[in-house]
Amino acid sequence: MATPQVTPLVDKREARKAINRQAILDAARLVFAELGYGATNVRDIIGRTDLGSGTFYNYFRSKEDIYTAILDQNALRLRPRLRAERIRAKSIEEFVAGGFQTFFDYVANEEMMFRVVRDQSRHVKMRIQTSEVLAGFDELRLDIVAAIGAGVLPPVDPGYLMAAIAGIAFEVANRMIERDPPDPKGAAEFATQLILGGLSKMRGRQTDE
Amino acid sequence: MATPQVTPLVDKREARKAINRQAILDAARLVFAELGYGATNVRDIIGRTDLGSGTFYNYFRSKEDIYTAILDQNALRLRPRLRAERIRAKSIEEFVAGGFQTFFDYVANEEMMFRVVRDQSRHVKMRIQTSEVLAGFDELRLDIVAAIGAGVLPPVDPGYLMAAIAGIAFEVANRMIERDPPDPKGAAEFATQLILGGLSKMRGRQTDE
Amino acid sequence: MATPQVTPLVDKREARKAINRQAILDAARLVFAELGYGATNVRDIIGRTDLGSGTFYNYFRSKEDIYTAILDQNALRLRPRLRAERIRAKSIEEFVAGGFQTFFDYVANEEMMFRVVRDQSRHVKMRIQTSEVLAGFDELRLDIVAAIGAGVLPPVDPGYLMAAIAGIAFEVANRMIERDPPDPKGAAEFATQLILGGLSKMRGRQTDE
Amino acid sequence: MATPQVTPLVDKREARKAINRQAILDAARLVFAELGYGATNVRDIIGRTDLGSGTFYNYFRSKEDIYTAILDQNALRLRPRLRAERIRAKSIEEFVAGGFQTFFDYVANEEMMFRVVRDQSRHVKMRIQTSEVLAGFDELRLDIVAAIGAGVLPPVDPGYLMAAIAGIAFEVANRMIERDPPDPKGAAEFATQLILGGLSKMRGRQTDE
DNA sequence: AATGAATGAGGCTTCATTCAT
DNA sequence: GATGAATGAAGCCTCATTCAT
Repeated sequence: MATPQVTPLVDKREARKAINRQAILDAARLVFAELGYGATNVRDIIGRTDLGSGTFYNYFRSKEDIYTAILDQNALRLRPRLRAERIRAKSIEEFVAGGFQTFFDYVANEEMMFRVVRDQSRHVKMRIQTSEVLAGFDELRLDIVAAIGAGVLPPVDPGYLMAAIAGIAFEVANRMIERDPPDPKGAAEFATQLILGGLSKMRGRQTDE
Repeated sequence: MATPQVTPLVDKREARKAINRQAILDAARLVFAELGYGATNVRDIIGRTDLGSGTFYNYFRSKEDIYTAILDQNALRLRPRLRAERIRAKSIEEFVAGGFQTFFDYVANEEMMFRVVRDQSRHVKMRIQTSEVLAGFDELRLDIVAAIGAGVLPPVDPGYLMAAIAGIAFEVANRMIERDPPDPKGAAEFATQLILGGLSKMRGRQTDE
Repeated sequence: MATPQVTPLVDKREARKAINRQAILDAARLVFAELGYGATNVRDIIGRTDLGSGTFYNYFRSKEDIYTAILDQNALRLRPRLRAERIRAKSIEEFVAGGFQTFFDYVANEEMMFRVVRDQSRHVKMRIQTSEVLAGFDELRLDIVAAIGAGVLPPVDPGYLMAAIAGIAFEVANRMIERDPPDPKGAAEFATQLILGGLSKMRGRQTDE
Repeated sequence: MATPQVTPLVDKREARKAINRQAILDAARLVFAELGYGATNVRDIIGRTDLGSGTFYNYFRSKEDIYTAILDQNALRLRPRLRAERIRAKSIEEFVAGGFQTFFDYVANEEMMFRVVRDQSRHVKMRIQTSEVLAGFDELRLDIVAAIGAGVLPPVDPGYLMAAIAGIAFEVANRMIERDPPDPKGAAEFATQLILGGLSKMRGRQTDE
């Protein structure tokens, strides 16, 4: 009687809260992926849950709130992994290959979240970049700057290189998840060779001058 | 001199119609670029015009209609130019460089339309791809297939190469127009070298084996 | 030179006006019959004409104007005929039979205008009574009063008898035009017998007391 | 006493819902009766209520929805009563008299709903028949067919007889509620005698031949 | 904390009518 | 007189959010 309930009451509540929050998040993920932000309404979301509509606002401040929460979640999970990969890298090859491999693996596993989203118009597709995603972009740029400083990378334009890497990553990932089955290894190899080959040429040019 | 005003009445009306249509399109372009699709309402658009609200619907069937009309317009202008550039190309260098140059020039001139658009949430950015844009993507892919068949390009994965080119184009363009002044020539050179370098490596790999 | 154009110029215009007016009326008849007042818009009407939308207002003041014009037209055509029939009647049998026969014949010929009209809701049907129609009703009532005074009809409630006759007329007509082919003679016989039989009973009752 | 408030919470809510729904229905009844379908707008309805405009759509899907709901309600109330009356009838007199009496009583009590409705044009009146009403018509027709088969009614045209009865009912009811006070008994007697007399004549004719 | 009905601002769109040509 | 684009008032409805229970 005494020992068992040290925290259980609170725990139970906390557990329930966590479960509910996750249930809402999962439902929202699905609906946003299906309909896009504009066409999704919170009743769609809460409807895929066994919760009441009012409950939504116990967990999220607004529709927008949960939207960015979901998007950020990806960036927040990915960024540390990508970061770690780049820091671990001992050569330019590892720097590039490691990042792409991590990214494509993640996308292949969570492909639902990356499928290009259909807007309410049903004719328009879009790709979304939250501030977290953008922060991840800048993180990459800074690492590029550092790598250039360390001589690991040739002195290319860091902003453009970052953009190129990100563009390739997202766009090739898009193609990848449309294939059956998705082939993250193949995609990573392709992207890596492209970037490495490109950089080697640039290095050449630099050295020539 | 003699048979002057055969159709002036009609012409005047037609002219007025064309002017009004363009005025609405221009206004919409501005507002969509500022606010994004979700946050824009028809009154915002028509408000930047000296027309009445109902007039909007004499020219466009719906808010969505004008939206995709605007987006498609870019693709419809760009696609033929890119196509021509690629067809004219006599070497792999021209194939790649010509396309990028055309694209970055266009974006630099019409940068308003390419500025990443803030969604109604004001925190989320997105890039939109209408069916026209997607058709342009596929056109590129087919040209790549043809170029591979002709031996101009090494036997890489055409879908991935198309994706990589498109990804680089859009993402680097995004960086480019944030610079002051935008430097389409620099961006094109960067993108071209990257792709050409990458392809040369791949060709190497292919020939080696 | 002199004689030929006595009135032709004016006549031509007048003729054209009459033709246009009739064309609009005919188109409106069709559309109102198909869609009902609420769901019909003047572009639907003018669209079935080779005239421009603005021209509509050269002939009718408003949508409502043409609507009642059409409805009244029936009453205005029918009322004199019914009136004449009743005046000519030399017996109660002729009084009743003549009216019904005239009415059902008219409806059979102009059935389009009497088909019960579907409202915009597409689920609701309605029957319309303009002031002209209502005036026709009252005319009948007054004739009944007169007939009672003259001893041709038994002293029944004139308002109710009028209502009964009108109700039978419209409702049976409705059934009639749904049959293929419509049988105005049969309908008239049925209605006549019903009313005559009923009146004879009432006469009996009246005489008994 | 012991297990009192098992579901009070739910009950209270349900009660409130029922009250609100009825309030909206009542308001709508009034406004539709006054203005007709076309001229009525949802704000007119909700305005006669202490509810918010959006609340309307928690109870009815659309303006049309509530409209037919109201109309059907009459038919749904009346039809079983009329049906029962006819089934209970042991003679042709009861068959006819019972139905009319029930109908005119109902109309006298709910006269508001039967007042011929003024259309948005303010000059046009109409009478509405939803599918429920029409179903009631057909029910009557089938009972007539059965009664003919059982020899209770002479072999007249069932469709026309039904139409005649319905026409008389609605049209005489219309006159009735314009009188002060309405006299359902008198109206029922009039209609009954008319139909019975008419049928007796028809029976005669039929038997004669 | 959970519920779900209530809210009302605001959006998109229609359409009868006007008016310049 | 004919035209048809322009007009803008007004309608229906959606939906994120609040709140009483």
